[in-house]
Amino acid sequence: MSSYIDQLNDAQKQAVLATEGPMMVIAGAGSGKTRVLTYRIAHLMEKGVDSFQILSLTFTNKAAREMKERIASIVGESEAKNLWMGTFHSVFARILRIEGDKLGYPSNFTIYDSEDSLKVISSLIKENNLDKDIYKPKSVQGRISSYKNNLITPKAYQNRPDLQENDATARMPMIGQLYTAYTERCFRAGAMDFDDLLLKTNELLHRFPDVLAKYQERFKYILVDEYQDTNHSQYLIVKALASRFENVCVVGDDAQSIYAFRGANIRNILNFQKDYPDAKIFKLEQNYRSTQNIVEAANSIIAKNRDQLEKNVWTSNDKGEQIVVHKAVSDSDEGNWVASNIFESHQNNHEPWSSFCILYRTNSQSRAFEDAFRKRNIPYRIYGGLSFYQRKEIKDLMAYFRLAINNSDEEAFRRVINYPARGIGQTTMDRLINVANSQEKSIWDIAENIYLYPTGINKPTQQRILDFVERIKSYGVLAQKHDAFDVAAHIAKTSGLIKAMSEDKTPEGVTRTENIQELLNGIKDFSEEQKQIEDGDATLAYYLQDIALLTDADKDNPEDMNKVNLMTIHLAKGLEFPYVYIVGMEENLFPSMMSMNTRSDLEEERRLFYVALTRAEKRAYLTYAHVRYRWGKLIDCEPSRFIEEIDERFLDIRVPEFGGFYSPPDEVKAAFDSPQSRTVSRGNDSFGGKPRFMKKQQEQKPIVPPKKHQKLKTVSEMNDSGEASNVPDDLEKGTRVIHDRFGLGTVKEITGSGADRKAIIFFDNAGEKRLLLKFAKLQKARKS
DNA sequence: CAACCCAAGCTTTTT
DNA sequence: GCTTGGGTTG
Repeated sequence: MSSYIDQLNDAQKQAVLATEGPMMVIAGAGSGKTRVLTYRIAHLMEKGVDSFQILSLTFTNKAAREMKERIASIVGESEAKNLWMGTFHSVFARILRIEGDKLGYPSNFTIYDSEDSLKVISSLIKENNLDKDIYKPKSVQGRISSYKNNLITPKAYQNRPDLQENDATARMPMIGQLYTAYTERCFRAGAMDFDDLLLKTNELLHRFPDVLAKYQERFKYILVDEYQDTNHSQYLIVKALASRFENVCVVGDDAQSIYAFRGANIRNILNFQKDYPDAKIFKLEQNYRSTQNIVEAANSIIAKNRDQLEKNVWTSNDKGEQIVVHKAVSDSDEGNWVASNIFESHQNNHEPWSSFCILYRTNSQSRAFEDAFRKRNIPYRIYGGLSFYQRKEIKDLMAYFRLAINNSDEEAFRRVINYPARGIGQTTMDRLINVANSQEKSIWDIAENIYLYPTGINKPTQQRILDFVERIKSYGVLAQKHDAFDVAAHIAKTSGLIKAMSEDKTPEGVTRTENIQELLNGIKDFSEEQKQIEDGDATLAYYLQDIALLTDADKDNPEDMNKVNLMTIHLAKGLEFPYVYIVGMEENLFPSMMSMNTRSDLEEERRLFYVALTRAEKRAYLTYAHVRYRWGKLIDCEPSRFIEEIDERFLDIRVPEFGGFYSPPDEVKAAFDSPQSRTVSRGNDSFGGKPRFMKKQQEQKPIVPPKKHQKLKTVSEMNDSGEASNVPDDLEKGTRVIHDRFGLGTVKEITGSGADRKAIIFFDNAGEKRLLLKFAKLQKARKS
């Protein structure tokens, strides 16, 4: 029965079997950490631990989902679905929705993203007549965030002369006031920022012992992945929850700590033994992922760091090829070299595109590679960057949704009060804000009762504000009764947003309209999906919750299967690829210019390089450019110090003798090139010599929202949603069926009749689901 | 109050 | 080089 145990090596086995008490697993790169976590949870459940009592905190929601699927395949879907699994932020957001009223928050509180919070801060700086060149909104935001992550509330700040002095030295003595005002403003708006999700959880557990007891009792077993990247706030949450039973298992690798910049505290790993003196410590040192060359090269890099736990990562894999180091002439030449190299590898070794990954330090570097891939028709996928949900038009429509669900949401209010234009301008807004501040009420409260307050706003404008309020209220009412898609489509139409947009006939405008339609398609999918799930929730409120904490790494699109992957190194954490290209290996880029001042910053960059290199299974390539465009200017570059730090015997250095121009092999040239394609210059060798705006149009094709894979529909088409799906009516136990999301499955049972007819289906890949046949678009599978 | 134009900042990484 | 926000003008 426990055959999975036999698939583990000794160290892994011990870590899985030691179920009770505190323990820490130090897991070297590629050492089967996820496997240990998965089996450990499965093992707990087989031993009889109730799945409701296991809390597993991961770094991305995708990691959680994948782990859940693997566990389901061992212990069964119905048990696995009770596990509490997700990121710190999503798990505790869920708890705060339940318990937040104790802290004065509504259960439909908004989650402000960084852009929202930055806007609040900017406007506070302005309202307080502070100089925005001294009080740079970004750095104020950074300071506030770091205070929150260290549990320093505005009140606590007042008792910290050291911090106050610090801020004063930075010529920002008003930080304390700004912090206080920011906190109040968010609270008034019924909003939490990312840091609040952790801070308020701490407050909740601290102030309400009964709540703490409840969740301690509930989460008898706690597992934390990527422990090296937790911050102080997260550390305290874990500590509080675990203090009752002390069944806490943390897994991490100090060598892969790369989030100190956002408050991650490597001491959490180093101090674990102090908190739990009898903690068991396990080390996973055998690497199953990479060749000897790669493992040893990576070891030689990380050895340069001073602060680290002792460990010896080794592998019994083949020696493998040396790491290729390539010097390119320019950034676009770098793109071309990598693209050609990948193309050859794909042709000659029949490697799928998805075996390749390009890793860079900054998102802005992706451009040269996109150009090169497009020129060769190589399919690629970019992770991160400006995500779909961060686009302006998407955020505008979403602001209407947010405001309908949570009227107090000030950022949403400000975003849409005059978009599309309805004659409510800056002056009016300033007056509203003034009154809101002096009355200590939300802008919404003022707007709703505009006649009661001496705002100085003229009558016609007051009426326009009231019209707006009524409109939003009617959306709110609608959202109570109808599913997310119906409400969303209604809002999109009646708010005038679509109309305003479709008047814009520029290519950008058309793209924006398409993006809006993509969003609506996504919401349609969400609604349908929720209706198919037995205890689903298809409301707009739930939709907003569902996507607020999605990250780019969480998105999974079936269309993206066979594509070359491009991402920042940070996003690559936890992933692996047969072929990895680490590009832009230049001083001031990697290591970043900002990180060369202190030893600890530089060591973090080095760990980042370690993470990048250890993503590679078979081969790794390092490239750098002689010159590169940055800020629109041509910059001379020097190779990164990290290249020198690798022992030379692991490297295959290929630097063209004259720093010459890269020339692709003849067959590659013959296959694609138009005569002029060897120019190094940027931009003007765009594909096919089409005019520039064409290129632009191409680049801005709508980004597809997560999980979705439908053709574009027009808004009107989407409205007749009631199409009856032609459900085959001869379904019976044993019938093989296809579902467009879950894939192939076998019918286990049919219940109910008419509109209530349901099927329990066991899907080969997705496990057991209960589906309402009315909605599930099932097809009978052909006999194979 | 809206439309247009220009300057500044951006490019370190993200929940 | 691109986007955003602020300022000026009509």
